[in-house]
Amino acid sequence: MKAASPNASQTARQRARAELTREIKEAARRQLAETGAPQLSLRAVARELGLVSSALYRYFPSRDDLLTALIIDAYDSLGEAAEAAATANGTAGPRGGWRAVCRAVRHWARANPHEYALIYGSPVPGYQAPRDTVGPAARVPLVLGKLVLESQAIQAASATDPAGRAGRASALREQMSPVLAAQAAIVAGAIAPGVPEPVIVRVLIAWTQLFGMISFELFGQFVGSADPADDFFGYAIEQMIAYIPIAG
Amino acid sequence: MKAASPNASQTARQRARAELTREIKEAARRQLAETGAPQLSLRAVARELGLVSSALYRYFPSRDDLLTALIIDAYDSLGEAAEAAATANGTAGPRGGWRAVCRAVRHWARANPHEYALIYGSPVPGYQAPRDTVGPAARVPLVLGKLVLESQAIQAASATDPAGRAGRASALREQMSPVLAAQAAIVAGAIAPGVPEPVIVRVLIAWTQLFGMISFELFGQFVGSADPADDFFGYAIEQMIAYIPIAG
DNA sequence: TGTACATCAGTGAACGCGCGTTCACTGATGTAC
DNA sequence: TGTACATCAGTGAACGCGCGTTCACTGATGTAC
Repeated sequence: MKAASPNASQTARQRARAELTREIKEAARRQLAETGAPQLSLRAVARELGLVSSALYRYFPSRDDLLTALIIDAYDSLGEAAEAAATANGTAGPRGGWRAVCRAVRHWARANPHEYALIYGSPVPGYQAPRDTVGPAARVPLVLGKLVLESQAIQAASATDPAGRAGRASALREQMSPVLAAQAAIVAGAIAPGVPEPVIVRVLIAWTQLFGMISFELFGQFVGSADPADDFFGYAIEQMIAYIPIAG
Repeated sequence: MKAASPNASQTARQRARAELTREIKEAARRQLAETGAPQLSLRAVARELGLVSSALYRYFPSRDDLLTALIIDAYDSLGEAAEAAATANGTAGPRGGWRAVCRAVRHWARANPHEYALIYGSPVPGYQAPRDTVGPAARVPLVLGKLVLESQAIQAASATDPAGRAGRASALREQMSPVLAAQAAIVAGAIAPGVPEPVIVRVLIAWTQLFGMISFELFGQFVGSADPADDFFGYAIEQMIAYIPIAG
């Protein structure tokens, strides 16, 4: 069984490497929670793992690369949570899916406030995000787009007056500037092909609304008003669903 | 004229003090733009002013106090911009006022991105905001509340069916949980007394929407979708006005 | 299967830099008689 | 109006700490014959 699996043969060392890479990121995440991204310290991470600081350079070529890895992980973790929520509520229709996804995003953010701040808070000064973050960052929008597509399919099927609907849609489109319509078309192509631009813009609005609420909640802007935010959040989601609208 | 003005007599020194206090904050703001709040360094500020670092302690007892002053200044500066916009469009009615205020908030944020991040971005790790920030932070909500009050007055005057309106309002209120209704009542008391709770909640939603969009724009989430964001922003504001609604 | 060599993980010392805060001090500005 | 004293701004040295990154090294793990 020598060369049965080249992965397995390299593993003793490689597995240790993968393991330590994971532990470094975990320790870094714990640090995030204590000091925030801008103050994340390689030396402190190494200390926590009982390593000498220079050892980390075998795993990440620089502090920024470690940060990038954390950012990608955060987007992926949030994306997974959203996808899982959509899948779990798959049978309940897009409206239930939308609700579930919004709740899952909020739940993830509250459970991982520092990772949330890392990806949706102020940019880390002096840090430039590489292209690798784009894909993972798009996972939540993709989930929302899929639900809108499902919703549109339902509405099309049950429409009693397709011509009227189309007329209304084009009237709405006329209120949009060409620039906005073009941007919406690009977004549609990426997350929900075939969905009319006005609906796409409403989804963009809902998207900013969703993260706006979560940021306000986590960053303390609701103190003295919608705090605790559970009921406000729930209500706002229902309003969103009615506004876009997402079919049930 | 010896004791004509006690302020003037103390002034030589006091004016110098006020002046330097201002210069310190200005230099600190410049630093913010370069390195961000978490890395704001007293020593660098002192260096820029040609002072020795310990001299700053005559003006601010600690780094956190300087940060607090910057935060309060930022809220005040944004609040002033919003108030000025509302006043300038005072005659054009609440709808024009709402538009103007939203634009002014965005304009201020784009002109002062680091101060915006300071107050609406991730909290500075290890920094606890004192009570003094609450008042200045409430200025934008207060402006919005005033516009809603004006709008409600117009709607009440031109209502053809007050009973129907009241009925619809109470139907909406029934969809709200008691907790949310109570929160809305408190907010109403603070910014728009007498405005029905469902309308207040819509204003809260619009408020989170407004800052959600601005944060996404400044923090780079729109890259690849609504970037540049001018048209999207304008469209979203109109949707907001129609949704609340704000009378013209 | 056993040996010779290459790869790579982790060490420890060092470079060169930064920070917030304290403290005793000098000298100028203001105050009271 | 002039002098004696108190207030306060700014200095410079120091304390005790942190950081990212480089580099020559030891010793263990893996590879090829």
